[in-house]
Amino acid sequence: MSVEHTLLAVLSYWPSTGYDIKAEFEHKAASLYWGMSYGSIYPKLKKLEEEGFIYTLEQEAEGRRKKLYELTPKGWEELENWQRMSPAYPVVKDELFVKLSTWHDDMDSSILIGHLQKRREETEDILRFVKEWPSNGYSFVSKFSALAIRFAEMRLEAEIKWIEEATHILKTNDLPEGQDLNGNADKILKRRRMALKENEEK
Amino acid sequence: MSVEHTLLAVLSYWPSTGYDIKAEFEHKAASLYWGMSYGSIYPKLKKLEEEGFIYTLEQEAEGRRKKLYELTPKGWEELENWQRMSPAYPVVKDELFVKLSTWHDDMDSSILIGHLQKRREETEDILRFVKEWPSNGYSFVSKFSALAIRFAEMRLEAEIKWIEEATHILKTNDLPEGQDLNGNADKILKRRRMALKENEEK
DNA sequence: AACCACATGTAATTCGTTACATGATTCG
DNA sequence: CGAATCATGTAACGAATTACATGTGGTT
Repeated sequence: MSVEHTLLAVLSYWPSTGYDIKAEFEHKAASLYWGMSYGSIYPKLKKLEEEGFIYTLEQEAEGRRKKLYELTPKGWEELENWQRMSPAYPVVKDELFVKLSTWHDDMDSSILIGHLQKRREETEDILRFVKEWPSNGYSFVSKFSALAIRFAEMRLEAEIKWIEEATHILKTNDLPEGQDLNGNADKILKRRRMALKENEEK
Repeated sequence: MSVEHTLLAVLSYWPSTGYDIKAEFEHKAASLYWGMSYGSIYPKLKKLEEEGFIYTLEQEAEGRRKKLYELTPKGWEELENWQRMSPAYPVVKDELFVKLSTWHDDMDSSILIGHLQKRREETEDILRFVKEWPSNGYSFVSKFSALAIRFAEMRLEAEIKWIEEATHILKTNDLPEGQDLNGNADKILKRRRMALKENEEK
């Protein structure tokens, strides 16, 4: 029920519309939270309202039609029970590491270096944003959020540092040894060359 | 088509069965790769075979019935084309940060400290494994994988360092300022107290 | 008048997991 | 000989995205 709880968490800051929530996830999202589509948000808000965790704030028909959702007592309690529960260990899905782990000597390492450069730029963008965030003059950053932001900063800095190291290692072709007790690296190259040669002969 | 490519990537190490692949994801998984269930793996392998990316290695009916899959020339090419494509920026979904970001002064911070302690232990377990990995005497670790592992190490170490800092800050109640231009922290506490009081009165 | 940002919603589809069903082989 | 492990597979279900459908209000 984690997506629902995340919605309750966002609403705990202040009453919001589905549209607001989507926007909220749009920019901060990049490094700490995760995205959500309208097709998820609206049905879930409806469901949460039906179950009594949130309700629609009545407003005196000013301007555009919109539904501001606010937490009910039951909603506040549900959020806090969830917060007290031990969080699951996060799963990181990073294509870069799958690509890197299965790279081999018959591939052009400059492409890999390109991937690293791009990742570095993206990471630097986010880092810049994260660094300014707690003093940008408009965002609300609670004491606790500030701790979370500090973590994001450290993680992003570690990533950039690694990218620099890794890039240098690849450029100077000074790769570490690894552990290859069965000559697997060679076997892989042979299997691959064999397969591709076969193919060419046809 | 990222799951399919990950299967091709695993098969590029050596021919494997669906069962092997699942096992492969089971332990290393924790920090660099991601898990996959049989309900995903078998149908995808079947599909990849039908599409000509992999084929079943014939074996002389020794022992147990099993299907060893190997890459076809088309499979090798597809894997490498995918590797050359720029990887998407990873999405991190971490409940801990949602819980932390919406923590507030009316909640017992010792519970939060408990969450951090648990995360620390889990992270240390993985770090221990990751550190031993490239010299554990049995795993195959290519030169490139060794780079990826080095990254995992740095990230995990950064995480542990942050947990230590954050725990200390919470214990000494020495939290940072944050940024609260509209008195939102107070507003949140008021909204919540109001809601919960109402509830009690009923 | 046209366009963009605000705003809500649903239907079809994709994607993946869980749970179940089945059976062989090895080890104590 | 019973349990654990190896091994493959499917059906039902659940979760989330994409694409579509609709409309208002402010700005140029």
